Amino acid sequence: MKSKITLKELAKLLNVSVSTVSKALHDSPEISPKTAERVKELAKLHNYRPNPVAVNLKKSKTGTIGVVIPNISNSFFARVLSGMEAEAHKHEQQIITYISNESLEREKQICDMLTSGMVDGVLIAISEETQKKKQFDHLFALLDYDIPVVIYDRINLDLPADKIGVDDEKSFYDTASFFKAKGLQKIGLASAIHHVGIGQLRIKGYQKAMQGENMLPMATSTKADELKRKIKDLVIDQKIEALLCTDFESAILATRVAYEEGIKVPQDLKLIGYIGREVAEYLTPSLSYIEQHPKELGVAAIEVLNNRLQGKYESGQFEEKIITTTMVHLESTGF
Amino acid sequence: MKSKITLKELAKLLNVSVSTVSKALHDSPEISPKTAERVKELAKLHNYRPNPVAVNLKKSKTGTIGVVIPNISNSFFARVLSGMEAEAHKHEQQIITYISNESLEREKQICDMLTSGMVDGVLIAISEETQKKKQFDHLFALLDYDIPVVIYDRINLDLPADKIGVDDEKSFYDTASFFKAKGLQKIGLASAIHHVGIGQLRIKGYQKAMQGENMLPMATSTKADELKRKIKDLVIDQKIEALLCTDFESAILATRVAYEEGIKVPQDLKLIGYIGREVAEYLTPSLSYIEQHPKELGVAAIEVLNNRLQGKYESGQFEEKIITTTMVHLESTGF
DNA sequence: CTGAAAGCGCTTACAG
DNA sequence: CTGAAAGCGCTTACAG
Repeated sequence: MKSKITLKELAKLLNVSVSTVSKALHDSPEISPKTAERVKELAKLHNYRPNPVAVNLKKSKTGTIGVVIPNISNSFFARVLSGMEAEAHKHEQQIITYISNESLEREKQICDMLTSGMVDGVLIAISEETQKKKQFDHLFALLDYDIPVVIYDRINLDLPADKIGVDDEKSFYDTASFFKAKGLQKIGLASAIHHVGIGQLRIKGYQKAMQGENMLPMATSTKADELKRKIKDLVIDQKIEALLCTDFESAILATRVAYEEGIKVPQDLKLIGYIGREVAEYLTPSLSYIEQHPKELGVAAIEVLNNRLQGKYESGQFEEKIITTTMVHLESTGF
Repeated sequence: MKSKITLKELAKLLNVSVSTVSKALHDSPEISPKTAERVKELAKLHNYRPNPVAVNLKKSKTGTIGVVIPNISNSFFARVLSGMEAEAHKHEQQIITYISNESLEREKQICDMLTSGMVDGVLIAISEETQKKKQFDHLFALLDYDIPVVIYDRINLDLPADKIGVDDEKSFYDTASFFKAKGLQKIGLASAIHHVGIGQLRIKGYQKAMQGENMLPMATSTKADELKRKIKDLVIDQKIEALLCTDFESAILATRVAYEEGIKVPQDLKLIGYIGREVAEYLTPSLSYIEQHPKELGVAAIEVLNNRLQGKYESGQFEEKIITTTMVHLESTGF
């Protein structure tokens, strides 16, 4: 066991002062080449690593970013995190992960802890419960303490923070329009997340594209069995030709209904959904999906935060970036 | 903006010394009730939070745990992380997440960075590349610096560290035995991870259960198209009655083959695989699976690390915990 | 070119 | 019961 060596110990071994050692290791021009070399050599020999905690205290920053994730089992968020981690790594920043489990209470705890200055900045996707109850005091607390906050993914909220999201509304507007242009008449929508912001935006996009039609064929419910029944209704009774699914659950249920009812996909029913590639490709039939580029979203979120930390944005003015989605057609649409 | 108040400022406002304030806030018996109250009142008023960086420097610890994850898109690891986060939160510890992307190079960088003392301990699932190349110097470096390491999930490696994993071998032994007891004759196995440790263990369990049979029907490949062809061979030509899949990819490919070839599941072919519940339940037909209890694994990993940090284990002696898996029967086995 | 000193924000053994 | 002092491991403006 090597047991970390400190600057002080290094200085003693070299018979110079701590300041000299520190400067030498930072390539300060104040130090003579000769001593600089001596210092570096010994430092390397002992594998000296500056204590990051001490450096952080001195520089009054933490080198650390807090990321609040509502649900890590959702592969979208897992991939967002992966993008964040990769980008943070480039800047030698550490990611501290907090999982809110879509709970307001937990989110409050996390933000409260974060006000102590554990991190330089916070990236957060607001939990469903928080959105529903519209309680944002814990976020304002962060802002009060001058900790920059970047809101990612769930951005249709009126909060004074930088935001980076996905073009939820436009994506479904485009998808529905695309189906119409292909000559499809009865285009339906299924959703298990109609009660949360991103769900509402996707539905809105669909509705705009279908403008003029009344009584749009929509199946919405947060309960699996109810949603399934409603989807069956659309598919069997209303004989829709295409179904847009706002989320993983509704997409999978739709696939399931088609399978159970012997409906041919894509011949008789075209399906597309918001669902991750890893699963979409493997389903039978493989499911066409909206690619949201979660990794890019994660990268962009870190970039925005770092720009903010470096004072590249005016304070009081907030950034809002939108990542453009892509339609990916696999077997379930057959295009 | 409140701008964090410090002990010093608090002391000045109260006309007492910094030491008195600090002690008062820690309920030291040295302080008179009167001043203790005054101090606490003002601290509350100003919402004083001790600077965690300073506290950590003083206590020479970080309150932080490094978690190295090979692939966060794998929902197994996402759920492991979720368990770790929950347990760490109970102990007011922070989780710093690092993603190795199954790369040795990246894993080395991470471990190197970690030797600087960024974290109190490390939880790691060794990357595939590292396992293949059997290079573990970066892990020994961590140990050299006296940073405790707990290896999770991928534990069949000869390293002097605490380990916590899943009973991979036994799970498939039990599953194959179960099928045999049900009177099934031709039981096959498919794997896309036959080259890594956990894959090998699962295969071994299967082989042990099938002892006595020669020429076991096995399909293995890391390439999707090749694996699919081999699975088709087992299903169509060799007419196997049941297939054990060691991983997500092989399980999904098997489902796909059955679908494309018109094989009835579970009537003509029973399928079971290592796959997460969220996906298994939604597949058509829903896929029976081995539940690995990833959350529990995450919780246990943190517990072991904390016991180690608290000196509850003898040094030089290592813990090894195994989480027991469970068979979950859904439509694809029909039991 | 080198070093002593102050300071980042705390905690705690020690003196009074 | 209170406070001065030392120290955690660094960085950096300043004096020499």
